[in-house]
Amino acid sequence: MGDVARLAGVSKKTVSRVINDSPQVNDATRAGIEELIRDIGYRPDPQARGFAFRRSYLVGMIYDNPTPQYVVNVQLGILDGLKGTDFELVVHPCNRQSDTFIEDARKFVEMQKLYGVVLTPSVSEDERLAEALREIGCAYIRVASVALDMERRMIVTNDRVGGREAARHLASLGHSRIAVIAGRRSFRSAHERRSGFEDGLMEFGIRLPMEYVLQGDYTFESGLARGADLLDLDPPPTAAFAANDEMAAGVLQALHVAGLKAPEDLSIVGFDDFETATRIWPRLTTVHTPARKIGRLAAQSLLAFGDEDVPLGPNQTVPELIVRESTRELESS
Amino acid sequence: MGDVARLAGVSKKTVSRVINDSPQVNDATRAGIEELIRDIGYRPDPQARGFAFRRSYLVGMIYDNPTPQYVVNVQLGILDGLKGTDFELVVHPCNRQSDTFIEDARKFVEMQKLYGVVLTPSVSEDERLAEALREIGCAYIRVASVALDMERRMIVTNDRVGGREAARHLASLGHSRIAVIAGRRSFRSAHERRSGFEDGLMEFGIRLPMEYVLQGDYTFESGLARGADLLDLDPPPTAAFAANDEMAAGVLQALHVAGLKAPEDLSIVGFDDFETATRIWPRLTTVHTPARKIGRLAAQSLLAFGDEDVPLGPNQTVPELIVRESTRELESS
DNA sequence: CGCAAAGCAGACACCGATTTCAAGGCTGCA
DNA sequence: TGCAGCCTTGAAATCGGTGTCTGCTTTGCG
Repeated sequence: MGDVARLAGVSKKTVSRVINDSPQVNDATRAGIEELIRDIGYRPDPQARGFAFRRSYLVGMIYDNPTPQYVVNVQLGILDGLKGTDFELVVHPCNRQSDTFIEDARKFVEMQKLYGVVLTPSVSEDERLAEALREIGCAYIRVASVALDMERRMIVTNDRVGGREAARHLASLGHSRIAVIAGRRSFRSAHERRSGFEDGLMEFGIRLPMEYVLQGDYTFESGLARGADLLDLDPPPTAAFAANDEMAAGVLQALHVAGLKAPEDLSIVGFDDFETATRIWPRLTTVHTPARKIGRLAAQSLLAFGDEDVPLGPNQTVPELIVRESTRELESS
Repeated sequence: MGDVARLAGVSKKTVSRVINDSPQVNDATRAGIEELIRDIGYRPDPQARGFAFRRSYLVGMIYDNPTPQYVVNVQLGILDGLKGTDFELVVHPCNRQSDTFIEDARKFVEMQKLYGVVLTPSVSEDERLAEALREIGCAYIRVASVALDMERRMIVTNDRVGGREAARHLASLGHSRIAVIAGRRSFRSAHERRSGFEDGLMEFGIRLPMEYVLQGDYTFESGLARGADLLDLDPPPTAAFAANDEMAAGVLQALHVAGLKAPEDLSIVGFDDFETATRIWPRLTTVHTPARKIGRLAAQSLLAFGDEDVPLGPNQTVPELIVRESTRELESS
């Protein structure tokens, strides 16, 4: 920077002002310096800059256990949103069950003086974490199925809507005996997806008996087990909704093991649209979660978080039903 | 740091020496300062430290297009290897086809003054990138199927061995008409996996006719297409080896579409053992690639790279065959 | 006992930016 | 013309550590 200042015949401070878009600079001076910077190819050192600002040019992503597919896509989305800025992404998987979870996250953020962090489910649902971040003054954006915080701090994914779409789809295909495999109780999304599904059924006047609701935990294994249970129900359901694709894949596998087939013997709808949904057979009808877009919006919100006057950008996403081959019209036998 | 120095009655420099394990410190002084540091809970600021050192406490991971599953696992592995140090991981997906690929990567490393980077296939195979990194003096570890660089800079995954194991498996099940769906030509791993497979067949005196080698590109879609092609071969193969699981899943789906079944109509072996391998039906017999371990070893090698005297740790991994339900003994009909 | 070498600790500059504070130039108004 | 006050700009201190160099002690050995 010294070089630039010397060549421009001004002080380092003035160059600094130009770089930081400080209004206190004469337009002519500014133009000259900007041109010089371009010619010389000068790039301010983010590390030194961060040092002086007492914060870094790093954005963190803190996440717990979601599927790799989701993690990678959100990462890509965040990087999309960061493109063209000097920010880089630091990833930080963690274990929410650990006693030192909050401690660790806090240390991570404080040590690296992160500019901000993106929280995805389920860590995004942790109030203690949000409070700790507020306490240390770190900007954060929470990605969750419903609004849990002030608007500027949220990306809301509206999982409830997705659940409703899934129900409408099955109901409109003529199904009425429909089982649900719910997600992990402690996850907000599990509740939203399920109750959205019930809303949708209600529209068609279908009620969901308690014995048709099986408790899963979002893992493939639980899908496999509950899928097997589901086959023993009497009368047997003609369709099933699994709260995520992992479990839906498990149900599908349970069918295979039992020598049955989807969608002939059972229509299945999943949730998430992870990559595997198109790899399995039949390909899964599912509710698409726009993970990459979510990441991008989160990053953009984070960058805008500093400026009070920047109008709040879009911070909602809506899941979308993708119909494939795992569901079909109920034969009126 | 000033506080610590004052309380200990020494200069900042001495505290700095203690922190950096400089030998020039009296044992008694050191012990006293260390205790004080612990009591006070002082943690040196990595940003300031990095600033003074003219490099950061950040490790980068540069990768191109591998599957999410692989990316996430390598990330986890790197973080395993970094645990307990002050280093954090910055991710940097990129597009190797882009004209500015080298430029971008270089800028990324230089701007952030990365301590080092881990390169996974296929960017690990790019000599221009390696050279650029050497030029700017950034430590790097390349993860690749064969040694492409000096030992300290490599994690070798020995894909050839995996290919051989796959061949041995199929051959020992009695198959001899075996098709191969090769990976993208420009990827070193594609060559290794295929030639390892041929080695294995050779051991059993089986030759691989050219028309049984189909050219894929590692994508699911190519697996689907080549899988369909494969069914038209005359005489039809009784088994197939796909150079990765994505393509193997594609072949499986091609079978489904054609109304055929694995392993009854065709035994299939994949490569990678990505998560989906156990989600599809039949579950895929495949060659497991220890992605997380690879990441850990890479991180450890990177940290050790600085010390010439640290003995070289393990830097090889060996793929392992996992037998599931997509292969079976050839019926001697 | 004396002197050279090694061991240990501190003062100070420095990394590359930013903030603080003050000063110079110009404008506007009396 | 004179003076307050805004716009612009710069010099110096600062962020939290590390490198260099110097100087005082201690140790080793003839």
